Amino acid sequence: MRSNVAKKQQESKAASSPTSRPYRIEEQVGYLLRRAHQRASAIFQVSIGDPNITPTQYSSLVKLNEYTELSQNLLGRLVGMDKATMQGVVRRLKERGLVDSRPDPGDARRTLLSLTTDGQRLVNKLLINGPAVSRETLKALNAQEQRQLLDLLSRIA
Amino acid sequence: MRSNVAKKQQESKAASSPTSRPYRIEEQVGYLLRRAHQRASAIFQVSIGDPNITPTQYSSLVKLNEYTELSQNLLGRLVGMDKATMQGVVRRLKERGLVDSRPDPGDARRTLLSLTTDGQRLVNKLLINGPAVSRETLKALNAQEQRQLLDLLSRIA
DNA sequence: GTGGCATCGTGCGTACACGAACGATATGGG
DNA sequence: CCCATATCGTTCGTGTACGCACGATGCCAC
Repeated sequence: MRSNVAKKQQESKAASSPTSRPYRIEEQVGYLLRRAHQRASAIFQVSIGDPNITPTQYSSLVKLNEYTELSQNLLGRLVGMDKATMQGVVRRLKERGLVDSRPDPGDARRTLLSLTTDGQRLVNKLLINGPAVSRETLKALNAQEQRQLLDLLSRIA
Repeated sequence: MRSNVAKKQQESKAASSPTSRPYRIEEQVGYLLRRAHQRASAIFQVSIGDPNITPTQYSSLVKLNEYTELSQNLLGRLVGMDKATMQGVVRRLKERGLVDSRPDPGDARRTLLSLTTDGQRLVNKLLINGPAVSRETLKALNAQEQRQLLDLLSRIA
């Protein structure tokens, strides 16, 4: 069976199909995305300026800062989080007094979320460091490569 | 302050300096990496051929298939997982009878891991679908863009 | 208007991810 | 030989991430 795989590779090589390399886990998109995401999260954690704020919490706060008031589900869609995941994120932000909520007067199913004064103050502080986080994460690439990476990522996301 | 930022863009556009845009969370690497990773994981889950195998479990199995026998820590380093994370992954794989372990005769601190027959059979089956997972994840890009993305990712990871 | 279907938020179960602390073992320098 | 230091695996706590099922509410077609 080992030799089976090897043979398959040989065949496609011989047929000069579009460079089908041997299958290496380190060269697969999913694997590379996981590693890159790990490193980006690590950089975020040490550079954003508050060790208790996670990347997902940060994007939620930033979105709430843009929109003033949002339902939990809509916020989840805007930042790309499942509603179950959103639930936990929002609960933690509320526990820390960064986010407030009230029932939507027009739709009893919804909860409207907004930043507290503390939340606003914190976002404004974190937003100062935001660009540095991205810069540090991308520092191995030149300007053109950085733009290209962002473009390619947004196209596969 | 809004106009401040806007002015800066104008300037950099005029001066053709590296285009400092307004700060949008959707344009930050970390955010895009999270979204892209989410989509890649979702594609993996439906395409790899066994809904009970996760991406990290898969890479662990593939590595064990390459090396025959590895300590838990070394496996973790090879697939980019924390030792605490590795612990859980290995435990689940052992519970399912895909991985076996024995104490390292030469170093009592280590546990040597290897695939069981079931594990080997499963990896060989999954490896058939591996390329399709990557292909599907990258399908929005042409061949050159795909290569470029892999290159850029491996350089920031 | 009411009944079927969608949406919203919640709760549960499972799985990564990692820091921190721990005990057992290994190793190198004195 | 022995002690300081490092490595290995485990455990605990916290935080994403998502599928699934649930109850409450909204909405639309009939």
